[in-house]
Amino acid sequence: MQNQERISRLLTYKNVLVQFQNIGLIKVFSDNIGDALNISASLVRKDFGFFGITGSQKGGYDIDSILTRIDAILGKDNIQNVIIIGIGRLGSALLHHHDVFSGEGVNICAGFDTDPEKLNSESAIPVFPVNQLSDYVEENKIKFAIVTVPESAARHIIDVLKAEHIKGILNFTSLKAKNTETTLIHNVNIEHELTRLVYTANRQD
Amino acid sequence: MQNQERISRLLTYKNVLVQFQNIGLIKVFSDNIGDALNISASLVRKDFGFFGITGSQKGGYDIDSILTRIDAILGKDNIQNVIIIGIGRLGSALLHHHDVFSGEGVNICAGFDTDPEKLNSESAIPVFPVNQLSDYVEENKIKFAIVTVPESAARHIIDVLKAEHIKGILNFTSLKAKNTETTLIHNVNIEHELTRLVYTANRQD
DNA sequence: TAGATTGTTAATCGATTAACAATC
DNA sequence: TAGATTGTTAATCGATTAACAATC
Repeated sequence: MQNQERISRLLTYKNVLVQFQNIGLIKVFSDNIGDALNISASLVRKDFGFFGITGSQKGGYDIDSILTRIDAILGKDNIQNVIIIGIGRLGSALLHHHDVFSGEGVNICAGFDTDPEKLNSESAIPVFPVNQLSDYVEENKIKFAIVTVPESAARHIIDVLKAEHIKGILNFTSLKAKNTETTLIHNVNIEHELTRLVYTANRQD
Repeated sequence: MQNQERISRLLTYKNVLVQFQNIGLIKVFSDNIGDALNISASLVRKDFGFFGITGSQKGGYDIDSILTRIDAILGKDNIQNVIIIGIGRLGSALLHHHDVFSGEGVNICAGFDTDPEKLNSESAIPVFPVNQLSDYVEENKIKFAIVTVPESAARHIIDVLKAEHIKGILNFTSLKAKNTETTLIHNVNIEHELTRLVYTANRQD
């Protein structure tokens, strides 16, 4: 498995370079990027080397070229269909966030819930009953899912997705789920993020 | 600054130990915990040593004692007031999640927004206009904030919070914000998490 | 040319793992 | 006692930083 920090940084490089571009810059030095992101210029150059991004000893790096390269690395034009299971407040927020995702090559194509009130097969992003989840994944060859169900349903839903050999799950439940041979799971725990922030900040005395 | 991974693990230890407790276990070995979390038993013992959690060579660790110790480390009974700026879909989801947070010593005490429709100073968790933010933070000695405003407002809001020397910010905007001498910022970027998952899963060929 | 920056190699740092003595 | 597990030290691993030759 590859260094996840490095991939995170690739995404922050993209963000900051777009900002540079917006204020009219054409070229940047590794120093500029390092300063903007609070990391060392060495690390920027190491990362660029790793991802095959090259510059010149004279003018540094061409922002446009880096951005093109990053999009190619991320496979941005290879659109990925993603489903969301659990259309509560968080799931619903992510569902309505689809326009932001679509700019990154991710297409939120459907939601799933058990609550009949939430169902709507006619809307732009349809919401289907959870018992249709397996069939939908198979028929549409879905590779990625976001799980925002209550804790009590988490285990079952993740097992179903694993059984379908889905490629990746972004898991927002507090269940710490493990990868399988075929399914990669990233756990995002907002409660933990907040607790960790409070703990760390409070011991900076 | 202390190893953030170690603190994350402390929180997952808590989760998994509660699960163990729920199925009736009293004692665990470092091996059990390692297996449940896919980490080595060595690391579990190292972490426990670091946080001052001790066991015995005979019966391993007493679950109840560890949990008590973890809550003490996290300062769970020292309630922290937290505000949310930006009551859109995500902010609103977090606001309604307050019961889960309160179990962890975090009290969501107010929200802020610019949209008059969102304001409500009468509800259990009041929502005030953003121009009252500074005053509220000062009057109530608020130490922590969650920022869920649109990208365009992010810089301004974070600058205001920094000016108030707030201790910690959980930043959900795509602005990569930097710590100051007095303010610690943790950035959570859901879009990045999803992109990273897709990228990593797609190159596991 | 002199100066500055990249690309890359070597050095450092820190986290994780392995090993094992102590001990229940 | 024999066996098993903790607590801790030593070894390993990998990521970041420092340094610098190449070069524009």
